[in-house]
Amino acid sequence: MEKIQPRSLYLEVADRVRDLIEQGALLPGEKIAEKELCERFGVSRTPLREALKVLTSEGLVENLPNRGSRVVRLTREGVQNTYDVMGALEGLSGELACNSISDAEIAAIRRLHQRMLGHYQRKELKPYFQVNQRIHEAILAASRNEVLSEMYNNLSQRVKRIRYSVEMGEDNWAQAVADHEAMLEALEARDGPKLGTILRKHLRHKLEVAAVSGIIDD
Amino acid sequence: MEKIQPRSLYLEVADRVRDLIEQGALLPGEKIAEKELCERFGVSRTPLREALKVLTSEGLVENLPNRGSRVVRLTREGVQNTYDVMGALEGLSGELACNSISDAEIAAIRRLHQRMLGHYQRKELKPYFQVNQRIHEAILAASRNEVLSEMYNNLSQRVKRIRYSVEMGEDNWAQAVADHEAMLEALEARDGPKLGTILRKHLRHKLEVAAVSGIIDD
DNA sequence: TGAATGAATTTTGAATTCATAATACCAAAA
DNA sequence: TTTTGGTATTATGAATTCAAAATTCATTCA
Repeated sequence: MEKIQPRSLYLEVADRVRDLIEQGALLPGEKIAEKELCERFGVSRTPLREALKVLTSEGLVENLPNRGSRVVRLTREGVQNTYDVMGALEGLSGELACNSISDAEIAAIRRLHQRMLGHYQRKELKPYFQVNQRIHEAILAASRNEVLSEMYNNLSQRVKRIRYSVEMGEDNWAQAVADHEAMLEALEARDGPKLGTILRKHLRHKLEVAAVSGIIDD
Repeated sequence: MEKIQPRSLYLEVADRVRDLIEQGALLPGEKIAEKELCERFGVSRTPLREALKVLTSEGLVENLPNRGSRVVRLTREGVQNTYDVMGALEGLSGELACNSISDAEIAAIRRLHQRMLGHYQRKELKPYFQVNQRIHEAILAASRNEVLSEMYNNLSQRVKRIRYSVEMGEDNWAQAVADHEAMLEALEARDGPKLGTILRKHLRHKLEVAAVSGIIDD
């Protein structure tokens, strides 16, 4: 028997608006028309406005008093800052994961890794990123730290709307794959500090990739 | 000429409620009576409820559908998790700070450090913690990363309501002071990786201290 | 005595209303 | 043509209202 989960309307609305931002249906800098979204979702302004305030405190939306809400613009500096923090959090997740990860979890990550290698060899960018993200999520889950997951997911959400270019440099990509190879080794050896170090460095290359995308404003 | 800052009512209310929680006027696990707070602040339920939703997404309050809001309880595990993440963030702040901190900023931190040593020698616990926090804030500011500051301040807020016991172990305290001494050296040498390592380890001892306080629930 | 039932009350969630601030529009003057 | 001033329109912020859910409390029955 499954437990029924009563969810507040404003949370539902927040999810929907978050999706719109992630999908690019609401663009950075764009003004959010309350009336239009209310009609679209079939709710009144109250829950929508509550949702927008949540998204504001999540850093996805900004609230100009008496002038409504807009989607925050990504600047190069902001993205760099975000990646730096994500790197630190990933580093911690690696260290912690080694303390308590099960053999089964490691095996699952190894399988994901092999799939990712396949996508790399066939130059399938999008599937590559999807599997890549699942690996990082698996390590995060193994760190058994809810606060860490919450923070990481928040930051991750902020930069998710960056669309990585297919032009991703061959050498960057090769480096990323090499990083992942080293990660797996450290994880299988349950060497927390080493895994942490690799992960902290791993995100450094992402920004160069992001820069070629059109979404960042400067 | 100073820029005028129009602030929304809900943000003002959020600040006030945040203070109430930090000061212990609203206790962990306590139900938040909307009506009472509205009367206290002289506002209607709309901005109060918006504020509560912001505090929920900040992790200070929880929202049970149709049953209102309560102040979240601190568990030992939750506090440990929070400190772990704060340690990682402080580590990053140290690394970054060394890249761009000015001589004047280092000198200011050195002065704070000397003041802190005085409080330590005279066993003035509360002033010690206050100066201590200002040192960490100064390093954070020197890291020039807004995202990092935002994340750190959020986590810091969550554990601020822990009242540290005067019974803080002499050896823990001595260790903390020794950590700070090493921090200053690394900072003055602008050795980012070293400062990062020290800071990442520095928070480990805090939990033992927190545990003796009454606020944590388990 | 105490558990169960059901009405009365309170509280919450969400829509609506109302006041005010911002914006758009248009005419007149430089 | 480009400003300036003023009005109309719209959007936003916050209070109020209304419906639904939870809670309280009295009453019944085992």
